[in-house]
Amino acid sequence: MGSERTTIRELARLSGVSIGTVSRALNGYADVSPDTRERIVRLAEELDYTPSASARTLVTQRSHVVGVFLDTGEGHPDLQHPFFHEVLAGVQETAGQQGFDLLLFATEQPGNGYGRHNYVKRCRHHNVDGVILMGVDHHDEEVRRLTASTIPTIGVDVQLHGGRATSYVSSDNAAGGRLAVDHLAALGHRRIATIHGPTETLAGLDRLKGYREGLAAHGLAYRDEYVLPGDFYVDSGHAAAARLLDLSEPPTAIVAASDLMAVGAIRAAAERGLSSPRDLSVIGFDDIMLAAHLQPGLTTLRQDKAGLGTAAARAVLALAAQGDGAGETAPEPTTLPVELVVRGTTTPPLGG
Amino acid sequence: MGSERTTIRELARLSGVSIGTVSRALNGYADVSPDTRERIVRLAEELDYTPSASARTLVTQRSHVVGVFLDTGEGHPDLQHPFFHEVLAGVQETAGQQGFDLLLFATEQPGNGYGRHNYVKRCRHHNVDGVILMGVDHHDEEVRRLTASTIPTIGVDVQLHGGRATSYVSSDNAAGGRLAVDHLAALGHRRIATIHGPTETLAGLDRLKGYREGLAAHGLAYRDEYVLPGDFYVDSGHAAAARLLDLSEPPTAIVAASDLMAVGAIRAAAERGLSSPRDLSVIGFDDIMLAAHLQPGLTTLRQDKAGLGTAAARAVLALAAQGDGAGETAPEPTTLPVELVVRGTTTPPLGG
DNA sequence: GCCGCTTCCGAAAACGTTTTTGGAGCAGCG
DNA sequence: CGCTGCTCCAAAAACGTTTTCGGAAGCGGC
Repeated sequence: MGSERTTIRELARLSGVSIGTVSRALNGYADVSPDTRERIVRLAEELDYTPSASARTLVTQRSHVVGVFLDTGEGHPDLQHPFFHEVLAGVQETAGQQGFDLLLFATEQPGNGYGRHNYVKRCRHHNVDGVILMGVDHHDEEVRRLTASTIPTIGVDVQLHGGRATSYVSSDNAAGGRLAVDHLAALGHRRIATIHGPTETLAGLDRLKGYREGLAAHGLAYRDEYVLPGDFYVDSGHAAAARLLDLSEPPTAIVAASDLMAVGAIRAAAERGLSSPRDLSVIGFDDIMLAAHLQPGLTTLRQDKAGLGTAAARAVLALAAQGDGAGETAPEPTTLPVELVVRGTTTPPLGG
Repeated sequence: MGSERTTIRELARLSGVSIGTVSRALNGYADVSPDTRERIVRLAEELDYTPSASARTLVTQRSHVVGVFLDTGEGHPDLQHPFFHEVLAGVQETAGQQGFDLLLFATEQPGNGYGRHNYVKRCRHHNVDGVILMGVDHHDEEVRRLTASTIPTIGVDVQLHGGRATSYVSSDNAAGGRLAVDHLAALGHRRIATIHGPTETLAGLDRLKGYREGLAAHGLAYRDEYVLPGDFYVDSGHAAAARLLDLSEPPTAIVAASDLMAVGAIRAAAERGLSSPRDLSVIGFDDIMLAAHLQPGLTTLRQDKAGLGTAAARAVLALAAQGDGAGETAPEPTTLPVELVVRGTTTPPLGG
């Protein structure tokens, strides 16, 4: 009781015009007289009229909502990684500025009735105008089906290929890898190891590639035992660094593919009585909020996380604006530069 | 072309029954014969039929979506604070298990046409079944209007009062404050300062209250100059600690109302040649992911962040389930226990 | 052979919009 | 005075569902 929604029909009745006229008046169409319009508009805000998104979406087929898939990996909901948060904040801001809200899709939930995350289905169900993918594996069959559809899709650090209405944004990960090695090599390091990310991810792959290129550029040999995988989270960095440090000829520097893994590496060193940067230089990737505040400050490759979010939002909205299928050809991927931020965890090697 | 949506009408045509029957078959109603049902169901998945959420919402008035407002304060989108992320992850998981998705509302955006974040309007517009509020000020007039409405509303660390369909979840913040002082006092500290959170927030207020109670319980005097405000973020902790440390009789221990501020405090100490815990014990609040991995590990009060998210989701869904207005009386708030996690930043005072 | 009860299904209304089509009224023009 | 062309609006279809209501079969019992 009392919560009867004010509908457009009500407005029409009260102002003595047809509902079509009310709609046109409220939506700023030309063919309605100034005073009729004003009367309607005033009445609308008097009654706190709120149009129903469902009804509108139903007829216009546009929802003003962009979907976001943040894959929840086994152990680690990516929703937990600071990187994604900051990207998400960027997405939300720019999408919001254009009047779009974000639908955060729950993934992998038993009860949701979609079966194993069926991206296309869930997008169609909610009629999202576009979708942003983060932290998902682009080899996934489901992802392929999504890109094959006409739904505008943008990956963040997910290399989406094929598909008229798909593209992706990412940092210049390879450059980051090279810069890391450059920096370390310039400091005099020769034994530079890396803890790279999962090679199914763009970030994992390209940063590793950059590392190799950096090594080559400085005439440093690529040593298999210096290249260990991680999953971007702290513990994996810790474990990998432990193995690295226990090598008969341990590295004097580690390039970690994420700040979190860098932190793990530093802790592994500390557990062995080694301190960073004195005994071990460590360089991270991301520049998460806390990186600057650690003791010592973490040297890292800064990604423009908000910028990635903004770029992703812009891209998906642009795609959505030009209408389904109208997209002649897939737009170019966006690559944002990374920046080396030298802080306290990198110095020349001890015997250097 | 080709992207013609398969509708229920199509299904009806192809299987030679009426659309009403298709609907009933798909939704598991009893009065449809087993073989008809099976035929329809098979056809549906053959054609990859996906019901339209808009159409369904329009008629049922339930959206299976819960809204989330994460207020973006001036400088700090709260979407950036790790605490909220982890809560959000919890919300998403439990909501997802019950088949609900999350609508992340953009706030304070010029272009969104809602005016200064009009919570009620935005909820009604999208017909969300309930809404979760995080990081907003419960004195806000808009918040009051929301709680006064029939929309199920749950605050996370936001003390929502009044309203049939509102409640809130939070950690036992006061207990946390007391525990912090207990721990420090037991270690022998007598000069215990605090950097508290904004007093408009539950977390800010109650942790401060706990601090005072703790002081009293140990016969320690409350000294105004030992009580400084912060905003939960690193820089404010840094600034406050700087002032504390420059006092003629500086504290030997600091209770920070967040891990981030604790980190800032430790850095401020370091800048003065003081190291934690030797010269200054620091205790945080939250137990963010990185707290365990700092050097030394941060002593802190652990909040069950995922638990808060789960509780919030459960509460809002329960409210939504019992239907608007049907709620006789506002449900009890949920309070989750906090746990003292002793790590490396707290030791007995130097001269102690 | 009628009655009543099931079981299954069709018809239709309803949800709240947008958008198209057409037409009424009026002014201006020749 | 008859046209043409505006300006403004009403009517109605459409979007894709759910749900209510009622009725057609079929069947057992008397």
